[in-house]
Amino acid sequence: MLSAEHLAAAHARLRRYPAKHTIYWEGEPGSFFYQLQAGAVRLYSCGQRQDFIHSLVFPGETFGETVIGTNPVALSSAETLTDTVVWVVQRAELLELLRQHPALHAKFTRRMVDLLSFHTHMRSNTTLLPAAEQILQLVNYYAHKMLARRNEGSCQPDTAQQCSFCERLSESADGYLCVPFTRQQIADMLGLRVETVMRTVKELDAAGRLRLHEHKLYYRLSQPALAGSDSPA
Amino acid sequence: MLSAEHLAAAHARLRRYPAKHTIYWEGEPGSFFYQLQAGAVRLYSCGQRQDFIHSLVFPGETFGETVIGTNPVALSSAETLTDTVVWVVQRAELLELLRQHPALHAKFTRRMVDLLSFHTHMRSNTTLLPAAEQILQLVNYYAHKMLARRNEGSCQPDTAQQCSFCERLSESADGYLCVPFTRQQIADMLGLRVETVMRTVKELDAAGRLRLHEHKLYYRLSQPALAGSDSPA
DNA sequence: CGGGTCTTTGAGTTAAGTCAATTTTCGTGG
DNA sequence: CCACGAAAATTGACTTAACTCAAAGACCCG
Repeated sequence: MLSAEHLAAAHARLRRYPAKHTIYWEGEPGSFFYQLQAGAVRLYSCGQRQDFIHSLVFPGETFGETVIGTNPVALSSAETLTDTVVWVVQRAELLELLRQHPALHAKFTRRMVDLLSFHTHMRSNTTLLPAAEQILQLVNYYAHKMLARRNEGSCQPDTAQQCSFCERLSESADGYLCVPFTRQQIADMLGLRVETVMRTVKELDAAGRLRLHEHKLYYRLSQPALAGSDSPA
Repeated sequence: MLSAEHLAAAHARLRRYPAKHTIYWEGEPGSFFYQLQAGAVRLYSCGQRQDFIHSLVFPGETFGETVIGTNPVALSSAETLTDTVVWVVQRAELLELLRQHPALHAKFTRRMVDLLSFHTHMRSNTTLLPAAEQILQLVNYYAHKMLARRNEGSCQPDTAQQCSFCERLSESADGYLCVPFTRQQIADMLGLRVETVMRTVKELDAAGRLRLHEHKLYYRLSQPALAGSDSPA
């Protein structure tokens, strides 16, 4: 995450997009690096029959970091879920910024490690685990992430960095978190179908591994989070 | 990839391992960074019923780059496929090396971008494409990679950097490459079953999308390679 | 030549997908 | 506060790509 000074030094421009607006398409030549200020974005690929969500981006997180590669191409499409405010940095400016600030470059590299860890985990989960375990892992990962965000105050309603997900992440007295994703989003993040998620979630509820109440999904933190201090985008 | 000077500066040690030797296990605290000198390594995760191969590592490539994260944990197990020679670098030494050599750090970052690109592509492929297309994409990716290696001379038999895969990558006159993977390896890289790969490959042969001859798989380059100048490990 | 590794095939099973229809939730304007 | 339409959640019946299991062949190395 870039500080205000870094953003200024890189001549970052603040952009506002309405909900459901596509910021860029998969396959386009990548020219920009992004840092989400407020709102929410999904990074996804389109298939014939369904979309695949690579990850959801929260305020304060960056996306499009692969621009720093040689001959960059967008690995996914980026679409706003809600009204969104985002900092946009030119590729060349980012490269220069990293060159001039070794500490920032190191931080950037750690971000890359976290992204890689996330995708690596998810990839082996998809292959090796049944739907139920995949759902738990996903929910667990995002629950940890959102809690961490709340604790560090990144998502306070009084700051600019509002996050539609964290707003919905209410915590009930018994330590259960309300999972702020729709069944469809969960399905798209795991490459499953809504109906499969539905049925599996009901089984998980019956098995006491999570809780369903008034159509909402509640999860109690237990397992350790995926590796990585930061989070994917 | 680290030069001889870099390796020396980082006090890298050269290690030899026999075939089928496990260099490290998934989940272990990560303490080292590796650069393959000769041989071949697979990075994989174990499941109840099958393994999942994250990627195959070729001579000249690095693996274990996630050690540079804070609190590093191995994302996969690493096992030699053949007799293998590998440079081993201490985490702290690597960090220091990157700190002192911005150009190397930049190169390292590009390697991370390539890894991320690879896993991102494969992840959406798994979700969105049928088995046949997945196999083609995989074969195409590695074919491009091995050809590039040959062209840049990384894999000459007279150098130290021998690669069991590239040795088997013979090219027939009509532009078809012999794919040097077993059906099982292909299956494990895609999260499919040997039998599925078998049957699908036969269909692909019938459809003229690749060729089967004396139990060997031949592929003709066509589609562009996945993004990334380097390759995954 | 013998054992171990790969490749193949066939038959039967299954988790997940597909399709279609219904109910609930929820934001918005009246 | 309520009606209305869009979005999300549910359910049931049916289909299917891929997995399982078992058993042969083929190939390669020492």
